[in-house]
Amino acid sequence: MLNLTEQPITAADKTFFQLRKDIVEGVVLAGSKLSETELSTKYSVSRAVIREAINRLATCHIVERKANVGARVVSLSPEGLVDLYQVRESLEGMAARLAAQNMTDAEIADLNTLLNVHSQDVKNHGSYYQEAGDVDFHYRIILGSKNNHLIAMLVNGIYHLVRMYRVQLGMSGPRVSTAFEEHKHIVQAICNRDGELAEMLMRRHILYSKNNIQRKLAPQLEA
Amino acid sequence: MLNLTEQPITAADKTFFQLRKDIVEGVVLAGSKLSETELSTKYSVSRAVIREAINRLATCHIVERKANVGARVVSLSPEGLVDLYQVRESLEGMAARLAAQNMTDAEIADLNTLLNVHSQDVKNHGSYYQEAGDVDFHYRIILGSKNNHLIAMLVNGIYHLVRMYRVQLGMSGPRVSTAFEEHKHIVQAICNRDGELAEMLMRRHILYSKNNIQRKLAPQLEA
DNA sequence: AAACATCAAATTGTCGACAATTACCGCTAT
DNA sequence: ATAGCGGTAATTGTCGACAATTTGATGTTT
Repeated sequence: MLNLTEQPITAADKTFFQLRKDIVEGVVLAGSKLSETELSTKYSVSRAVIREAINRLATCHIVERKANVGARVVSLSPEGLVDLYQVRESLEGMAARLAAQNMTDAEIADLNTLLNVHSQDVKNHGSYYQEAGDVDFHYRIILGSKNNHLIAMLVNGIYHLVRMYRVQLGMSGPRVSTAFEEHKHIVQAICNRDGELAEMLMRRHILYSKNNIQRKLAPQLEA
Repeated sequence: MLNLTEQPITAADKTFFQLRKDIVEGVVLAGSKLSETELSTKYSVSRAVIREAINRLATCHIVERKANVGARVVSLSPEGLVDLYQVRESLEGMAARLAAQNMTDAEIADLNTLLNVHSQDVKNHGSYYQEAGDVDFHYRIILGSKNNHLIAMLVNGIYHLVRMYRVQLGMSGPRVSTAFEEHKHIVQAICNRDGELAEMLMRRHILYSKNNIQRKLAPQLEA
């Protein structure tokens, strides 16, 4: 576990990655049932590897499994989003604090470089902040915490579910332009080795992000 | 998932619970290799259910699996303990805060009742605080948070690994007598619906607990 | 018409066998 | 003696078939 490069080794690995991708991107619909026989023909593997892939998806909280009944893709709800982002706020805030304490100077320099690249992207593409860039930013801070349990829980725990919410409920809009500025301030705090501030800024950043998605999830409440 | 009563349904359930118990209690040694064929004869089930049980143990961070190589029980180390308890402090602190906010009055009353029972136990058995009682206390607060992701991460995430550290590295000693007082103060804060204080007290409580275990884990550093 | 029992079809759970990969041991060469 | 190299034994990964359970429809009863 904790395969950061996500290099598939076995057939179960490949199927797991592919199925996860399909679910996160909405190719396999949220809330739909996952039939083992159906998937085994679709992905051309035996039911055993499908079962293993589904079990791994269950550990990511992306599918829910009931004994003798089967597995369903989770459905996205406002309550689920709140619960998820509460946990994320706590864990990633902690990651930022630990990162300020444990990242090497070289790693922090790399983080600054990444930020400069994004700055150019924002200028060139008109203040559009790439999803991949944002994920990369958060990944580095998570890894920078150097806490293996924390890393495992986030990277192969809840992070793909977070991505699922973001991909399927839109992360475009006016919000994305401000995210970059927030990232800058977080890195600044980490540079100063100010863990407390880094944690607070990260928590705010995630809170804003939650509010942004929440608006799209329940647009009827805006009126 | 999230079977709180832990009622085994399938053979894989039963094997998972049994194997987890054996590992947590040290019957299966920390750091040892888990041979699939060996376990399948030992527990009288096919390799398929053993594989599923091992996969579930991997999601609890109790075993680590490498492709084409096999699974090993994690080994207990001071670094692992620190990482684990950092995460636990953050998550259970959050649970206490949310519990103060979300538990019903009836649930809080039950929690007080539980505390009174423990108080009697302490008097009768000479200030010995039962492991089971402590676990029960923490369980109730975790469930009281009403955050399903948080509950899942703690209950079938890291909690059994926490128990493994505590069981195998001793939770007896002078520390246990003070734990009950700390529990009382946490419940008091929850009664007052003071989430901030409940979180802070819970974090302290877990920090003390970590220090206590850490002393036993590295006794050579005491001199 | 609604609720319940019964049975058939479909789905999940479990098993043993085979394939692929890794680990171990003895051998050779330097 | 040690490092590198087969080759064999053991272990994990994958598969298809069978058993157990659930689901849904059908028919019966109140």
